[in-house]
Amino acid sequence: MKVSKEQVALNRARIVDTAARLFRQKGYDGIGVADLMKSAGLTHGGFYGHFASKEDLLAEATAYALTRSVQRWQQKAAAASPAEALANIADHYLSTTHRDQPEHGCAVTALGPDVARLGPAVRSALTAGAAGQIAVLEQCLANGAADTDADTNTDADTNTDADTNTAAEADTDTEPEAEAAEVRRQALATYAAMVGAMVLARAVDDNALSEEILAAVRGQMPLATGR
Amino acid sequence: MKVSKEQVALNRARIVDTAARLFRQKGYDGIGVADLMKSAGLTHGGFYGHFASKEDLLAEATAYALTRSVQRWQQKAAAASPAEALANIADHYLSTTHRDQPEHGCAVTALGPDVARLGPAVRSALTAGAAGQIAVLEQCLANGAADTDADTNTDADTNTDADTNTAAEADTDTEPEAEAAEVRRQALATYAAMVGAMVLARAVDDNALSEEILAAVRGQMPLATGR
DNA sequence: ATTATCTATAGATCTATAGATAATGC
DNA sequence: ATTATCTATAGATCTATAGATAATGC
Repeated sequence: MKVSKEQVALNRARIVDTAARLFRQKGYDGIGVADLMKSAGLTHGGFYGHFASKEDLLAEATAYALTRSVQRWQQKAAAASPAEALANIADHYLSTTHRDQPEHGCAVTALGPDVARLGPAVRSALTAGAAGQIAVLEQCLANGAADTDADTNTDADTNTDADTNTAAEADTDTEPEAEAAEVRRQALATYAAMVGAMVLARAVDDNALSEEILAAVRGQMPLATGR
Repeated sequence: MKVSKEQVALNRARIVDTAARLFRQKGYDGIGVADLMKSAGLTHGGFYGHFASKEDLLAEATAYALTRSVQRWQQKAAAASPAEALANIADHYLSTTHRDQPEHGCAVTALGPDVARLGPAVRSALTAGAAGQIAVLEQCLANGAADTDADTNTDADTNTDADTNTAAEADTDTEPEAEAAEVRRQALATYAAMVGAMVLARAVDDNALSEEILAAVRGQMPLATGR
């Protein structure tokens, strides 16, 4: 029972979509090829006509999941001021909804340690996705810093002083290169905190601690004005 | 070939030690009971005299590994000033040595997502270990804040102003409860950043980015004086 | 004629258990 | 006599492949 070229493409896409969901939910070793194909509405043996191996599928599923995550981050970044965009990204990422739905969430957080033990294709896919997420954060921070430089503390808020007086600002206004490096550093550190918070929030067997961790990182997002 | 009670205890301890190493290195599903027992110098079938299940062993191995991690952190905290202790902990945790030797490293980082998908015993062990690590960070930060309160900016360093002028200090000196909450928040956020940095540093297929992430979080440790 | 998917299975591996063995410890 | 460890295996599951089937598309 051969199917049309269009149907083949649809079947393949459904396998990737299903895999992206099930790998994030159950881990790479938590779901087998047979069950995965069954979830996609196909039979076990058909799998190897689409992919060379299970690990190849993970690479593609990781790229797929992270591409969509980065797109959502970019949409948030484009739709608001740098400070608001960062807050939106953080509030969504560091939510209990994201924590409790890994199957629709960040693949870095759900599969990071698994990926670290797998081959180049998988790691490359994760790296590209993480770099994309980092780039969005970096762009927000760079735009936020530019705003601050252009019109120092003319924000509508009352107490920007206490909140924006970070190390970033301590050595700016005179050294644009040092500022860019500090923006980059802050983007990386912020991203690490977000990833770590979600890994911890999911692993911990104590809901109060879990939510406390998420809130702690939300409260440390840069560019935030007084709460 | 029965062995003495002492030998039984030694055998059991060696299984736990071996498991703690191999689970962190290969992941929970990456090593089987048979190979694990072989690594410990015993045979497959003997395993179930010591543990009810593979997952039970993971719980014990996780507790064992994290207890030792917390002890090392406590030693560092006791041996130096709060600021130096934090720097020591961060420099060790965020090193390429730790990144490249997960089998001897933090179990939270190596097994977090695996643990999130397993039962209460395993998650409880990880939670206790993470709470212990967080407590050390919190203690360092509390002591560091107390120092700053007692004698404001009398450190031997030159430019403590720019570096210690964080949000923590903005609302202190008058509200000890708010300060304690801020110390707690900062401990959690710092811990999340450390865990996330290591997960990322290991998963990423780009050594420059990997080291950049580790350095970014090292550069964001609180209480740090000018570098 | 080509080929996407199917059924069936090879070959390996996994957790867990059953029963034999042999040394400890009463 | 007790029991820690051993050998052997049950029963399930895993990835990957071989060959049959049947619909597409030249």
